[in-house]
Amino acid sequence: METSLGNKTFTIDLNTNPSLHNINRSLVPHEMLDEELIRTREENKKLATMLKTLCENYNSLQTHLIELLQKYSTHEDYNSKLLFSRKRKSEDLCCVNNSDINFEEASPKRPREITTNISTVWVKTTPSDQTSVVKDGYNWRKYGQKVTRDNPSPRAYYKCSFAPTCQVKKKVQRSAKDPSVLAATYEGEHNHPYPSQAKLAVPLVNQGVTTDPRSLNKFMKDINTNSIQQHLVEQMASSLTKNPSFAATVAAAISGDFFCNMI
DNA sequence: CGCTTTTGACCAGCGC
DNA sequence: GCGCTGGTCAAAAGCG
Repeated sequence: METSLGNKTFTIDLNTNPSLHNINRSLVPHEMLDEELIRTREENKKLATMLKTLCENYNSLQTHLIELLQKYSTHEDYNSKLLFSRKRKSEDLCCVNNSDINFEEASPKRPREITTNISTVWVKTTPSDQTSVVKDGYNWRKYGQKVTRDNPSPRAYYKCSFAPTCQVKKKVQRSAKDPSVLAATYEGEHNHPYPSQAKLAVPLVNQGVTTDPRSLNKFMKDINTNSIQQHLVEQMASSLTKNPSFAATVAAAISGDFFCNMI
């Protein structure tokens, strides 16, 4: 299998050997079992190597996908209107620039807020999913909800609850254009380690997330068609189904305690 | 019982 | 100054 995205080429070798399944029927059952056990172990090793390669290539593709999505950001300007529509000019500016901002003046009645690292992610959800939850691995406590003027869907306000001193806030609202898309705006920087690293990497891409705040129009096209994701899935599926021994190999691997060998 | 969510009230910024 | 709007607070309700 060969997938080419831009100037990067990824190769996944799924060349399992069908002949491994041809059991020498002239042997007595005991020898047969020994021979098959050895074969199974060899296949397990092969599959482990294949899976490792697959994961590495997937990670490379994922990295490349994020790079592509970030490239869109230099040409698009969308979400500042959606999430910071008209009030608080200083915050609008903050969002448009998408960079570190320290407010020069604070409200006389409220403690001065230092808002840094504002970023927005867009999450494609299933039409049946009516919740406003963006699973990013952090723990959030909801402290408010508002219906905004330019969007019928309510905007939910969250604070990071993983660490008491963490001041990171998150706003989640469904897109007015496509209700199946959730927009999550993060303000601030977590001052604690990521609570569950394993939960983050794959789901973000699988859900169709861009870390870029100004790339909705182009990214929405990708979301709607799932073009990039679908391309990858189709390539992988095609590669797998073309290999006649794949199903048998997987079955043999599972029955041979494949996952124990992986660990 | 403690934590989270809900929701109405309050406050501040902005435009007119 | 007034009204509109977004953001936050805090008491009540819900939940495990």
